[in-house]
Amino acid sequence: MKKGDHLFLVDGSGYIFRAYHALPPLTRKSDGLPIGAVSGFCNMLWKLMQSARDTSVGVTPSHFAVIFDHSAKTFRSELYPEYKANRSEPPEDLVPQFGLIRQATKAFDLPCIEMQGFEADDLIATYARLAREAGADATIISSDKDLMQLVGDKVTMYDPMKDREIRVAEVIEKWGVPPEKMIDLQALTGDSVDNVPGVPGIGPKTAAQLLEEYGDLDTLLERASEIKQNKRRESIIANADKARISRDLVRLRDDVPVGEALDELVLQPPDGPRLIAFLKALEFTTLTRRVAEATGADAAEVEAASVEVDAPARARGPDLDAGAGQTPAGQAGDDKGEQTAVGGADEPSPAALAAKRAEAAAAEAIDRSAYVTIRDMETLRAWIAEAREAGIVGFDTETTSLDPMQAELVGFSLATAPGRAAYVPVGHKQGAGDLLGGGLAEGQIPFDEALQAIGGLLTDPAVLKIGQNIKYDWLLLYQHGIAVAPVDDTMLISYVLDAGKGGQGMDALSERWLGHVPIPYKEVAGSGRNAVTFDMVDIDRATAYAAEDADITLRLWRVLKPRLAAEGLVSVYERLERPLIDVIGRMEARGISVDRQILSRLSGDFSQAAASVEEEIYELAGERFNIASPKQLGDILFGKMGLEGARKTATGQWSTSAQILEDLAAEGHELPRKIVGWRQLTKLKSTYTDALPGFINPETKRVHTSYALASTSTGRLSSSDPNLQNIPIRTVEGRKIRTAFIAEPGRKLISADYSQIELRVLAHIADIPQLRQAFADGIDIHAMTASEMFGVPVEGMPSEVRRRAKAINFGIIYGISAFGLANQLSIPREEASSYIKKYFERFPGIRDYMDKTKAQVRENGYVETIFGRRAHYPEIRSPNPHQRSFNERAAINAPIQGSAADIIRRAMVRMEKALADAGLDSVQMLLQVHDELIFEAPKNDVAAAIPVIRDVMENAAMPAVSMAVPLHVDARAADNWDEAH
DNA sequence: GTGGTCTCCTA
DNA sequence: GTAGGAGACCACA
Repeated sequence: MKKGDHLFLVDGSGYIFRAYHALPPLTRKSDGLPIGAVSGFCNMLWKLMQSARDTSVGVTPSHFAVIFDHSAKTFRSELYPEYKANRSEPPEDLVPQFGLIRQATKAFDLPCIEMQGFEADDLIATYARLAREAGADATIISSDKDLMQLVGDKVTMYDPMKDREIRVAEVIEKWGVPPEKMIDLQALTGDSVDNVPGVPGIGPKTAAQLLEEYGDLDTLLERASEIKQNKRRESIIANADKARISRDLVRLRDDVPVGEALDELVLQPPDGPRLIAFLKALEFTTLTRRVAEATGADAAEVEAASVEVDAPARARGPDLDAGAGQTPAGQAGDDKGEQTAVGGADEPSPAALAAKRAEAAAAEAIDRSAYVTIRDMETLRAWIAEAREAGIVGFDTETTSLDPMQAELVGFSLATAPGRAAYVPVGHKQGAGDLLGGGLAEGQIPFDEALQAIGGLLTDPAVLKIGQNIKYDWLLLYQHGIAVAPVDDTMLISYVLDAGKGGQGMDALSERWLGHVPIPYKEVAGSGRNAVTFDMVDIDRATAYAAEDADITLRLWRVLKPRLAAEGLVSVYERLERPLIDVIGRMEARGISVDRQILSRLSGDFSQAAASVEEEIYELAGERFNIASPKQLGDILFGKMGLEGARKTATGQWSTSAQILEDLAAEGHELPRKIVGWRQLTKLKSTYTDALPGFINPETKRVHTSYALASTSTGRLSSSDPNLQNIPIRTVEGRKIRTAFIAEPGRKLISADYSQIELRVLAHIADIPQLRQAFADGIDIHAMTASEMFGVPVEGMPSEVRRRAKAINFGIIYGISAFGLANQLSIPREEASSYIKKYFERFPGIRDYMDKTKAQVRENGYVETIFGRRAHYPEIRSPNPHQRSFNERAAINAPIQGSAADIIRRAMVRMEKALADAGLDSVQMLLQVHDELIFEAPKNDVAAAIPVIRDVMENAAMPAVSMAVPLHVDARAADNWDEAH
């Protein structure tokens, strides 16, 4: 070996475990032999070897070896008997793959190296050293942190799964120390997997910090007494020996007397037929074809090799495709006896009817083998005709992303009757699971043709499309110019029926109503770092998964839809839920414009400010530490500095909440004040200015949040990815972020928000004369409350008095407790109690409302908004008083918060038509923030739009409910959200 | 990587 | 005292 040569060292043992956990667990040969890890391994080897031929790729191996662990027993066990002693037996379906992977290595004609007494890592270290000394380069194919100590000038690592190189910079980025300090770092942190003890309480971050300060482990241990933090110092002193042993365990030996010389590792061109024989035996068809193409061998000529399996082979039988651990028929049968009561058989007759449907659905087994894959237009047309005939169709799409604004359609599924479902693949890629990806897989209808055909059905007014969270599918198809209608949504139906009784996700609903566990998405497409997009999923597996979803959706609809009528909830669904699907869909599709420059400038400002505060903090603390760690911070404040007024959190940690820190600051302590400032700056930076630009859609250049219609117990929407319902407003610094939300040139943002909507709802529901009067007269409601309670005239009222009344008003809405009010106002509990007592004396209707609500929720298990939406509290009868009180407060709040939520939902449903009727089609509703709607409008339309918007919002409760108090809306327009609000 | 904890942003 | 989502840290596998 000489300069310019390049040695590839594959960490075979590491790869096996990683691939096993990375790849979908059900990858099996047709006879049930588990081969997922072997498959990944072969693909990787092939790809790496191919890079040797493709000289356009920077790195090309001239030498190549695959290294394995020989057995668990190595010299390390003698150093420390517990080393790796906690290792459990490998999973049974992994065991046969160990031998297969060695056989695979040989089939590739690659050296397969292992040695008794040493780990693969030691062999790798040794070969890396030999290569380095020969002037050659080495690349270690692994991402194991244990190998990072070897990284240097001539030695790099390559993570084959993430396709990422790991060099010195990457090690520093990940661990905070250069490769040569990795040994010391690991000596401190230990490794729970391998049973390397390390020093308890020292994690990677702390370890890196210590090594930066003291240089190396020996120095650190010598000077441990200088460490300021009590706990840390004591732990390090007490565990110095463990640290030293750990260092010996993690340090790799690069002097192993290796058998094969470097020159024996020269990479040979693959022996096509031999390799093909092996690949055929394992049924790796794609790779077989690829190897045949590359080597010029004729795969058809080659006979599959006989492959020996050396351990408890076929783990669980071959029928796993039907779903691991799921036996649909048996399950449904077993559960039948217990499930007959589901749906409330003892309720009045319409409900009993619905319950009967539920019972039938649960008893009907789900048989995936009947699902059809539609691969030609003729079949598709037949299914579409069938759906038209039925008038209803369960529908679902499969895509490449959870974000419907970025997702690409991969296929869609239809269900026309329970058990009768089909999947139409249109965008599956060839060579699923392979590292190289080909074009489209064969046997799919061309995308445009399929879309054209299905578009007719999806927009056919005579066919009801039933989806689970169909807003997603609606949005996706909306990008393709298809506005799906009419629709029903099982998630929303369930939400109307059972909000508060558990999730409305399809898996939960299927289990609850059908007694069936659907194929988990993870099992089809993997999860975590090894997740693949759906277009890479094998079409047969995709069919089982996707058709099942459409089937289940249709079955759920048959169970749930009748319950709406039976339980008197049709109008809630029809007026507050169903119409919102496309309204919200359009809002999400529009998105909002966010100015990248403003955010980036703010990010810089925050960063600089935080850095300078950081220095002051270290100065005041007398040491450097991780300010973001509540644990470390608590130790500094209450341990080292011994500040008074410490409180503990639920888990016994020092609390370092802003409340506590501000109390300390008020006593004249400088450090807590600085911490609060630092927290604010870093919060604004990380959560907003740094994160938001990443949500700017590359196509539309706008930010598209996602609204969840069925995620809250009260009827509110929630917003995520990004959450645009919590953009800062309270502080000057925070408000700056709002200036980045802007209108397009020539347009304005209009913000319209309800004033005091929840207190108005309360005044209406509880029928409080003084509150009604005050709202009718447009009086300051908190001042009025204060005046009633404390007898202070509204004129010239001290702001502190008003502040207390305001807190009480909010407390009422939240289901007041003396404890909570005392906390909020920082007053003694007794004082808070007397306020509440006083409040109830002045406003007896409030107490009546609260008592009535508590009785109602206890009796029925749910409460209702003024529009009849229900919020369920199944835990209300909990024997745990904490639980019970919590549920009572939530139940008191729900009708208030929920009615307000219903009102703005009604406004949103009516808004588009009202604007269109006024000739304001180009005024677009963009966002909802609970009591506020944000619009974007051409400058010239603003003046006309505001009265229309106000009118719709202020009259949104009518005619269903005639409010006893007027609703009031403030609206304003400006170039950005800060000024418009 | 996942999940729990703590903290903090909104209405 | 109500309703949410999210980032950082840290222990666990």
